[in-house]
Amino acid sequence: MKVNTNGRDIEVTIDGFCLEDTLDCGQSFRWEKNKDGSFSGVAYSRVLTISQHGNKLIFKNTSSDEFETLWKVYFDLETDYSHIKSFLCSDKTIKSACSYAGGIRILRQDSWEALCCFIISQNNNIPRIKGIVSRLCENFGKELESGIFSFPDPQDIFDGGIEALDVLRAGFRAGYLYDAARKVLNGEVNLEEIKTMPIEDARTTLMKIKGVGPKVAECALLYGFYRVEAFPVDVWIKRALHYFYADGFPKEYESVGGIAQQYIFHYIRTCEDAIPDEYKKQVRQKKAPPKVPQR
DNA sequence: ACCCAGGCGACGA
DNA sequence: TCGTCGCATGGG
Repeated sequence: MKVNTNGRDIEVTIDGFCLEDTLDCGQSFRWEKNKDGSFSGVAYSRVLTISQHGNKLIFKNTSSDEFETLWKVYFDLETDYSHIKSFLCSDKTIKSACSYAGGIRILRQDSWEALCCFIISQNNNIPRIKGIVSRLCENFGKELESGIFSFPDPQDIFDGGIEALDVLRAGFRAGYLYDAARKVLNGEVNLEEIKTMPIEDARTTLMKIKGVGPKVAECALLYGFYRVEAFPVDVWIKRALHYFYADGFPKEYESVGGIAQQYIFHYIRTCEDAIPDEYKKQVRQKKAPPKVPQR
């Protein structure tokens, strides 16, 4: 990685990184693509516009200090992914996933934000998750720039009472979000302590929150606590496990299972011919309810 | 119109 | 402990 300062822009030369895949692979819901191909978003209450041209990233309107202390870390630029990938790619499925979109990195997102976003994600689709998260920020966050809002703290979400969350149109998830805010505020769930807990204890603690089950806990740990051994299993990963790993996911990869999971998830969800169409239907878990003729 | 979404809690067997 | 069902809302 090579870093150049150019006025208020920072130019970074880096290989094996894909901005679009990283921001659009279902790990973060706060980045929007602009007409010119750049992306704008907020992390840790800082606003950024960023674009990629070949192996150059351009961080707009930041400072070298902010780049060093925030964005370099957020985008995980100092981790050697080529090393991790050459290890993981001894598996042929992961190898296919990496040749399809191997430029993905795991973002080091804020713990509270990731927890909330993945509470909202349950039984929901990505465009709608983005909408709810966006309304959450607009209504409860602080305005950082005109029309751009921070992610609200637990207090901001708790203060108006649960009825105030109606504006989110989050359905049954509103109560879950409110319970998360309450338990973080009263110390029942201490996010700072979770950062240093053994992962089993971290899981158990997160699951004290109503609406946080195994899957949401794994997502929070992977994306909000950078626990790359966390392995979220949703319907897509279930399909992958059935189709590619009938004998189980290889133990040797467990220490970086979350990273492997991210490549596989993005691959089978967005690559047309990753797995057969019939197989997708076959594994869909919802079955037709027996139609009982009324009257 | 219809199916389903990066699931979970409640409930019954 | 395990399988099933309802849940709110709206994107495609």
